Amino acid sequence: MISIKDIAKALSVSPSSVSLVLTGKAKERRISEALIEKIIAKAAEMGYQPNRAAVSLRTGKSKTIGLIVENISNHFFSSLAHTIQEEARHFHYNVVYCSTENDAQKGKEVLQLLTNHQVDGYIITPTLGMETEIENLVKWKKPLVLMDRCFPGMDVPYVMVDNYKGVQLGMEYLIKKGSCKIGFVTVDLDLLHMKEREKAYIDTLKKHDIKFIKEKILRLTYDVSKEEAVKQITVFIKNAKDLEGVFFSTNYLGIYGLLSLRELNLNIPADLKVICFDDHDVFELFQPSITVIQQPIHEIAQTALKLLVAQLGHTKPLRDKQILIAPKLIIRSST
Amino acid sequence: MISIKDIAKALSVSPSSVSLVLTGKAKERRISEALIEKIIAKAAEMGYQPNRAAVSLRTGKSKTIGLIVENISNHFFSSLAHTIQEEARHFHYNVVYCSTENDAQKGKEVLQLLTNHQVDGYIITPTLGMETEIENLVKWKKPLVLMDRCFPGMDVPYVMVDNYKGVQLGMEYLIKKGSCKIGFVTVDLDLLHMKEREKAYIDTLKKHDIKFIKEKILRLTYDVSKEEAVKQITVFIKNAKDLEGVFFSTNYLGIYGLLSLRELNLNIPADLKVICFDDHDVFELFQPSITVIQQPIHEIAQTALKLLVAQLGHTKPLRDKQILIAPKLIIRSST
DNA sequence: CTGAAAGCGCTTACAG
DNA sequence: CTGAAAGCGCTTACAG
Repeated sequence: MISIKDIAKALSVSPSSVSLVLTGKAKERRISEALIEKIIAKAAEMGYQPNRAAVSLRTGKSKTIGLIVENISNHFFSSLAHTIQEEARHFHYNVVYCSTENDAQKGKEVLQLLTNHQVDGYIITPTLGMETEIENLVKWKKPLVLMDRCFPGMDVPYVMVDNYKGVQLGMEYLIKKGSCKIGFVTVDLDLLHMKEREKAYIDTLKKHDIKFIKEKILRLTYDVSKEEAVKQITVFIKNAKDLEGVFFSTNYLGIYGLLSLRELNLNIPADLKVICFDDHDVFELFQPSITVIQQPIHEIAQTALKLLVAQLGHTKPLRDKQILIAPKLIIRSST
Repeated sequence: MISIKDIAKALSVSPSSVSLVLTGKAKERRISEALIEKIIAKAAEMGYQPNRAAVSLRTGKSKTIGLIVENISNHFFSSLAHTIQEEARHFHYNVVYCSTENDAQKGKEVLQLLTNHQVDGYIITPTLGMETEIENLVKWKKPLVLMDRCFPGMDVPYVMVDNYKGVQLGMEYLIKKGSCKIGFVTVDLDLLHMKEREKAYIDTLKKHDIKFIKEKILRLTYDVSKEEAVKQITVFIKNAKDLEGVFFSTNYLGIYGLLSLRELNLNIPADLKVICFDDHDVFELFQPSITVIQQPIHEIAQTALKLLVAQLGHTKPLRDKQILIAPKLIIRSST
């Protein structure tokens, strides 16, 4: 690897001049046009590339953003990651990502890892149990944005879809279509965004004077296996024989649900209407195609980066730091 | 951030001793048990975390692996990335990933980026046009593994599925099931793994004395839009009216294909048998479910990391450095 | 058994 | 307009 010193030596000038030119501070230090050109040409010729470790050590800035998601192999998160990385490139930032698998221990570990790597800012999909760590980042004034979920009452910038609104949208639609007996299949996680989805389900029923029966909610554990989930959903739907509609609160639950529905051999939407939170290729292709509440992934990712870049001082601060993105009801054939 | 110096000062010992203890070299330098314990306790108490930039600058090792994939938002690659990251954790390595979008220019850029970041090793899904850059890495003796594809005649470690075998497997099965007139939908990319798939298609036909008609191959451009692809596939299948089977050479082409087939309202597998290279959730759920050639993602990722870690000197070198993973025929209802 | 010193490659205040 | 020097936090030969 060729260094600033090498260029300086080759040109018989001081390393400082080379550094100044290469970091674009030549003008304000009034270095001669001639020297500037000579240095730039030589650097290109020798194929100079700055050693980021050295820059990082010296400046305290790594030009790296740390991204923590739940699971990078999940389509929702990998799409977010992809967009964030694309957007970050415009600002010459790199992205280092980690997955938590929704495990607090692992979440803390990867956060520590990113901190060790001196990332300049964080975009985090937090797990339950990371509250203290997140608050510490705030205390140390680290640029930070929460994504997809947040903690109640914590004053941190965040972007997420309006979960309440999303479920409300879907429920209103089901009800408009004539369903009253609607089941809700969700995951047993104590995270705000899941609570919001459930709350919207209950509230919308109440708003329409439909009595809420708690047996109409199925809560699966987060780590349930595919087989077990399919079994439980099948039993749930079979037991609630008079069900007219079912709402799946996440896309992977929806996919499990489709497997169950296939086993039950139900006629959709005639026997049972189906709607799912969060879109997926499967839902478009399934017969009948499935109505969903779509999260604008691109917009979420872009907004997260926008909030972060503002904190990093590259753009003006945004007026709102806690942003709810409007979900979209995509009507297909299952409702 | 608290540094080695801070610990040294707090304990009134020299920074060298602290460093020696914290990097586990205390024993060989025969530092007293008492001091070792004192230092370890203090470091924990003060919450010491090494500055990776400094370590990296000093040692030339960043404990980071650079991963370049085609597109992180694609399920195949994000699953690979996830497994690689998990495995890398065991060796205390981090992963920085980038997407090329199959664009050579971008591929070179992200490679440069990773090099600037002083990554210790590379796992790369190369694009066409990155040959020189890859060869340079080899010349500089950088730990390197190619993944999912490789360049003919280049002496570099790689892992990929046996593409030829995969298509052969599928074709043999279609033929066994009585199809002779089989179409092949592929992407117009000059990459070895795609060539292999096409070659296997032609060879298997020949082997069974089925005459190969070049109109039975549809080559879509890599950057074709979803709508355009669906249209072209629809026309292709309609024009080849006597088609008994169709082989999609990648999973996204298969998904486009399903949309076409739905438009055409064909009876699968009675009118047309369908098989696809590379699995996807959609194929399991589609009615009828789609027979596929599955790539063992986990095994590919694990092997890639194994090859890399060996080069990084943490494990013994493997006997074979160019590894083909056996694909699996998953028989479902579409054939 | 322990410490002082050099140096990784860079940036930046300071001096001239 | 340009250069010499210090220092970011760490590791490691060297000295004692």
